[in-house]
Amino acid sequence: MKYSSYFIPTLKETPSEAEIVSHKLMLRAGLIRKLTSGVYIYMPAGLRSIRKVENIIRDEMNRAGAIELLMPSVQPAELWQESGRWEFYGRELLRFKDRHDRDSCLGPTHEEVITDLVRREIHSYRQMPVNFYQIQTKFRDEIRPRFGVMRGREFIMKDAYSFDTDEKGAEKSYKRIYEAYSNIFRRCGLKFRAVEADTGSIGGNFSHEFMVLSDTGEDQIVNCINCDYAANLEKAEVRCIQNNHNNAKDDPAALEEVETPDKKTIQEVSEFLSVSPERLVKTIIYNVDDYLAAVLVRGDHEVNEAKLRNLLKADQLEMASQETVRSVTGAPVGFAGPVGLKVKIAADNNIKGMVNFIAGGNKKDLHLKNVNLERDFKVDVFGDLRFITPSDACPRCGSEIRFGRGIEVGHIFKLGTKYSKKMKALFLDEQGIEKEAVMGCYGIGVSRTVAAAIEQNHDNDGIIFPIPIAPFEVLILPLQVNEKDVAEAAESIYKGLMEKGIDVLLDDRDLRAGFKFKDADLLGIPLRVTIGSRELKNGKVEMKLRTGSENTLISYHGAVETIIDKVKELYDKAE
RNA sequence: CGGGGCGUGGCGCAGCCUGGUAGCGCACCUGCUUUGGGAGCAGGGUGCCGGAGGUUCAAAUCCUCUCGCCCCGACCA
Repeated sequence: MKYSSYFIPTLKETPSEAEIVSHKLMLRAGLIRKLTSGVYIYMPAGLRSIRKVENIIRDEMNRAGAIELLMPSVQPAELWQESGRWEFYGRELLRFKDRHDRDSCLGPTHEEVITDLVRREIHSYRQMPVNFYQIQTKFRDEIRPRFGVMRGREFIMKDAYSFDTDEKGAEKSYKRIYEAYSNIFRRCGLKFRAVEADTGSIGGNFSHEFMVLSDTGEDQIVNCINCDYAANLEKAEVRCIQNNHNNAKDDPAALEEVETPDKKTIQEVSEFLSVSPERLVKTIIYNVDDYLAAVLVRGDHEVNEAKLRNLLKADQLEMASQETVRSVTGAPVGFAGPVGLKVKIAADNNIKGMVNFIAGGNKKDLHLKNVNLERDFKVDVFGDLRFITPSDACPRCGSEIRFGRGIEVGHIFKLGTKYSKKMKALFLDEQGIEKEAVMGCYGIGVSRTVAAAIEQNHDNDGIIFPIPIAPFEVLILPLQVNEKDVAEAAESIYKGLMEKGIDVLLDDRDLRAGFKFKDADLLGIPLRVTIGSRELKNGKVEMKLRTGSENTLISYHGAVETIIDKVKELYDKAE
């Protein structure tokens, strides 16, 4: 490709809308342009990068035995009503009516469509297992799109859906894709980690997220410094160690009321009474489906709603309003406690070991001291209900854990029979018995993967693309395009590389050297070949890696071979 | 959805408080000089000041409404 007849509109200044590095650089390097909030145009060079990622994905998915197809982005409401998600999915699902007044939506994901297809086409164990995938534009009406292509409303996603005859098969399918994903992200040149995760609105019972490690990531992840345990913060299990931080050996003392005027928060109460927050118990009232529940956690801990939702097997879960809290506890927000409460009480495991703790008194400006389990109140259900903290140990091996941030680029789920049951995706097994298909689903954010790669690979001058996903592999930069020798040398190397199938960009623009160098660094093509009259007179051209600073003089004759070798070397390093 | 901020030439911004008929840098066009890290000089074009309504002799500026975008938050008591 010749730059002068291509289209890479670079920007010297950063558009004011961009907040994070990848967003800024993608705009500046002319990879994307915004159309409207959370919706982007993939510009020619950006699209090339996207296509590279897609092709790596295709390659690995095909290798893992998955079959590509392409499903519609417009979907009928009926399918979503059948799965129950027309109600459950919420406002992220963009709904509309067609001219016949039929309810429709833009597909944020395709479980319903694929399950519908499979139930109509697949009837026998002989046709299974199958795994269908597509690379397609999704639309999710995010509450707050941000960070450019990182959290857009419209985005490119690879989604795959596996159908197995039994749990064992599903397990195998899951592992195969897990391996494929590891290969994909490794081949994209990313530093990533697979972590255990919550299943969210997709549903199901087991899942892993593939996280690109980055400080600007939206997700918090936890990993063990010793074993290979790693999890999303939402999912990270807390080891059930009783009696920690607590004087559990103490004998229960007499319950005591204590005035706490206007002291509503844990911090205020603990300061006012001069006790550490871990001697307090926090009581939070929740609206759960069609009932109310109180949740207890230690004062210095925080309720993990994902865990709570799972423990209570709840569909709907939200903190109760101030009015509800008042009617349940008889006190304004800030003074709720378990003693005398008439609602279901769920408590975090850590509560078990606590003796003589402090809790709200269910009366304005009142707390209770020396509250004790069983004697003063009963808990309906115990469980792991809080977020893990840095002082907790690894749930697997007990070693120290570390917190970090990541960008979720892939997510794989074991769905079980959730959709096949509701939508009757049935088949006949060897015995002629009708069974529900066991499903899995697997997503990769394609556009986000490119952004994540930039987030992880850049410097002050611009992007440093890993070669497998760079828009071009080699940039040829002739300095004096009007000097015949230079222009001819550039053209000849350009043609030589093209013939060998190298993706090469020839910057044939008649611009000052500095300008072209700046653009080159901004765009981040991994290998740059500079051709200047000075060195060319000695039969030399220069080769430079975007990652390094040293310019290597190479012989003009044989330059094509030298460059190809270097490209191969870069691929070997990346994979 | 709640709070905050911003919409002025292609991009980044000033002007608005205190109304008087729009400006700077970059980009763009022409010429000359320059030419290995976003050149210099000279000349030039570029705006329904997001939209609608109102106040006024006069509105980018004041008021009302509206649309769009960005940021923060969305209840841990």
